This record gives sequence, C-alpha cells and structure tokens, in this order.
Amino acid sequence: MHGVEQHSGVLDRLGESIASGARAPGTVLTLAVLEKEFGVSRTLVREVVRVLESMGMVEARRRVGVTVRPPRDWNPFDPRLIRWRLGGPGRDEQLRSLTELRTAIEPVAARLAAVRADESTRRRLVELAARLRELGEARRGTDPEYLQVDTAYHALLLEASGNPMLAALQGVVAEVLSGRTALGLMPRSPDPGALGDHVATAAAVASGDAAAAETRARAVVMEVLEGVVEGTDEHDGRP
Amino acid sequence: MHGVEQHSGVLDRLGESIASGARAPGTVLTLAVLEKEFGVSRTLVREVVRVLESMGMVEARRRVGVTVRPPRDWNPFDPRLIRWRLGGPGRDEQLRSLTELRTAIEPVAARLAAVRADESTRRRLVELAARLRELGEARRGTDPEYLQVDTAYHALLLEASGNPMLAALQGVVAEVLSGRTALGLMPRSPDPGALGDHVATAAAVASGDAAAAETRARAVVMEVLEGVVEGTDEHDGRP
DNA sequence: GCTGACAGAAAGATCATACTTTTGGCAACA
DNA sequence: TGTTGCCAAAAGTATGATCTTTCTGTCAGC
Repeated sequence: MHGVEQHSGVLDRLGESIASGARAPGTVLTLAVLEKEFGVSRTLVREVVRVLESMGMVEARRRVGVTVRPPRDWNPFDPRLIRWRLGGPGRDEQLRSLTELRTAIEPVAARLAAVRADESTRRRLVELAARLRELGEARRGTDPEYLQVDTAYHALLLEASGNPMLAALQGVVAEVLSGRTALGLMPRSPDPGALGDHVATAAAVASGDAAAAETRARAVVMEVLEGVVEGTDEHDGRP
Repeated sequence: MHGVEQHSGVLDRLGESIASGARAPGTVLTLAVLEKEFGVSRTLVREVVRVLESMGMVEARRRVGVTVRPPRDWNPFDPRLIRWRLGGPGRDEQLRSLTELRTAIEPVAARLAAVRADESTRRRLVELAARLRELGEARRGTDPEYLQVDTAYHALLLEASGNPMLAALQGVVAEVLSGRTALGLMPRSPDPGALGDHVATAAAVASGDAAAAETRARAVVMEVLEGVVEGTDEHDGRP
C-alpha cells in the first residue's frame, strides 16, 4: 500500500476536489480528517497542505484548521491548477482564459523574436510554417501531424521571444491547441488566410521586421479567437 | 528558538539562495545537510523542499538527494520567485520580463474590459484616468499619490478584463510601476501623450469600443517600453 | 576484458508519536 | 455590557523508526 507516489496522488485528489468546487471556498478541514480520508500519515498530509497553501488554494491556521480559499486567491498560472481545471467542470472556462491569454502573448512574442532570435531559430520557424501550410492545404488539419507541427511552431515562437515568462507558456498553448483538436473544433481545411499569416509571421521574424511580425501574429490569434467565439466551427465536408 | 514562522523563513532563505544563483543548478543537497544548515527538523526541511519542488526549482530523488534544477524549469509566474528575483541580482532582468509581459497583457485586457466591464467599473476607470492626468499635469509624477493612482488604474483595468489569468497579474504590474518609481525612472512631468492615452483608453472602455481600447492601451505600454529601453530617462528640471 | 546478476548502502518517503505554540471561544467577573 | 482570563483545539515542530528505491561496486560467468 505504500511507496507509490503517495504525495502527488493525494495532492492531485485533494487539489482537484478543491479546483472543481467539490470543496467550496470557506470549507474548513483538519489535518486529522484528511489523514483519515486519504489513509495517509499526518506528515504526508501536511506536505500536501503546504503545497496547496503555496498555490494560494488553502490557508492553514492554528486552532481553526485548513480553510479553502476563494478562487481569486489561487495562482492561475500554476500548471497543476490548470491541469485540474482542464480535467474538471471548469474546462471550457479555463480554455477561454488560456485562449485570451494567448491572444495577448503571441503577438508580443513575435515582436521580440524578430529582434532576438538567432539564425537557426528563424530558419526552423520558417520551415515549420511552411510545413504547416503544406499540411493545411492537403486538407490534413485534423491529422496528429498537423497538431504536432502547429504546437512546435507556437512553442518555438514563444521560446524565441527570449522572455522566460512568455516561454513558460508553451505548455498552456499546447494545451489549447490539443484541446481544440480533441474537441473537434479543427476543420480539415484550415482557413487559408490563417495559414498565410503563420507563414508571414515566420517570414517577418526571419527578416527581423518586428512590427510586421507582431501584426501578422495578431492576425493569427484573432482568427483563432473568432473560431472559439463562434463556438462550433462548421467542419469541412458539410454542405 | 521554536515557533515563529520557521517554514516561511527557511523557504525564503533557501529559495532566495537558489534564485540568486548562489546555489547553482546541478547543486546537490541532502535533507540532513539542510537540517543542520538551518537548524530545523527534518519535517520542516521536507515541507520546504516539497514547496520548492512544486515550483520546479528542485528535484528530490532517492539515493541522490535534492538537486537544484535549471532556471528554465522554474515557474516564473510564482509570486515568491518573482519576489526573490526582484530582491536579488536578477532584478533588472526580472523587471524587463515583467515589462514585456505587461505590453502583451494590457491591450488585451483593455479590449476585454470594453466588452465585459460593468458600469461602475467603467466609471471608476474614467475617474482614475482623469485623476492621473491632473496629477501629471501638476508635475506630480514622482508623488506617492501618482504611483498609487497609476497602480489602481492598471489593476482595475486588468480586473475588468474578466479574465482571472490577466487579473492575477495585478501584483506584478504593481511591482513594475513601483519599481520604476523607486529607481527614479519617473519624470516629474509624465509625457502628456501618455497621460492622454490613459484617458483615451478609459474612455474607450467606458464607451464599449473594444478596438479603440486595445489600440490606446497599446500606445500606453509602448510609451512605457520606450522609456525602459532608453534606460535612464532624462528627468524634468534639467536644461 | 566484457556482461550481467547480486548484495549492500545511501538517501528520500512514509509513519507514529510526543511536545509546543497559538488562538478562538466561552465563562466569570467587573 | 464590556473586559479579562482560562481552556481546549488544532496547527507547528521535533524525533526516532522503518520502508522503498536506486545507485554503486563486486564477483561470477562467458
């Protein structure tokens, strides 16, 4: 019964139950109760609570217990919290937040990349964009390979920004992209304009044209945003 | 010797020494050593290590010890890490990252706010912008009150975006603003254009003009960015 | 000399328990 | 009614014991 990742297991179970709202803000727990509920020792419960506390999700006070804090106190950038939300009832809301964040981040990342990226990065970015267009024009927008190239492209762009905070968002952007595919929101034939903007962004970055890179990247994310706003995109193959 | 916030004290000391680079990536520690170094029990050290692990700053492995991970694995959005960096040798670099992040975030926040903000929020935003202009025109750009109003204005804008991730960045924006003032980078007479853009952004949000709000907010942050790029701004009062 | 199995040890992971410190609440009192 | 002071509850900390994993070295077999 011991030994197999108890800490992360309990952390996930407790964190998820808070993130999902199953344990509402204001709920008071005690270490003793948690001990019994999860069948682990006090030591382990404390460590888990400490981590949750560091995420702003709970507050432990003497004589009171462990109180669940309201969502606005949570650190919404914690990867674990994002995962819990994506796996629970808050999934759509979380995807919306992330998508909006993306519209903010990517254009600036493109601008910075145009100034800072090294040669090989610029080249790779252009290659990825070209490959993406190929796949799109071949009506392979729902292929795993399309998703993979798309993810690599956006990740590289963020990385190339030279800003650690922007670069750290690679994971969440990947989540948005794969989430979109998983939900069947990708058309087999991606919008030619969007594909062109991917290519144009890469070209602008490659040539060091910061203003153009930002503008084109903005066009990319704006098209994405419209897709999400409209909700269910019409899929290819329908009349 | 017991009882007084040992956890956060040890966490801060250890975390800061890692963030500052005093303990380089790859450095291996053991719980036993940390116990002795900080003069606390294993329990406490473990809890601290668990928190640092949750931030991606260290990795604990059996038979090996606690290894310091490279900065690119750290979660740069963790408020504690940001604080440690702002207090150490990475201060300038951190401020640059935050400023760039700000240029990404604020225009989008303005756009969203124009669509989502409620009436009283729109009103307050307009009031704050007006007050900011008054103070600026009265050559009080270095006043604590100017900083306070400026901070409140930007915080409200982020809050009004209705996006929790953007709203969560209030604290870091506040850090940037106060950092800028603390470093003496604020002129007594802020640029009239910038003041005007603050007002125009608020007006656009108030009238629900999303496109204008985004454009004007972008003008605000771009002016800021130029100031930072130029580094030492010429202060008012010189020939 | 190279490969692979085995033994031992090192270090974290977990548990159980005891003791300390803070603090919320209540009751007695002014 | 307000204030003071006590008590018990619950987190905070410390410590010792045990379990588990994994690294390392060694020795047998090829």
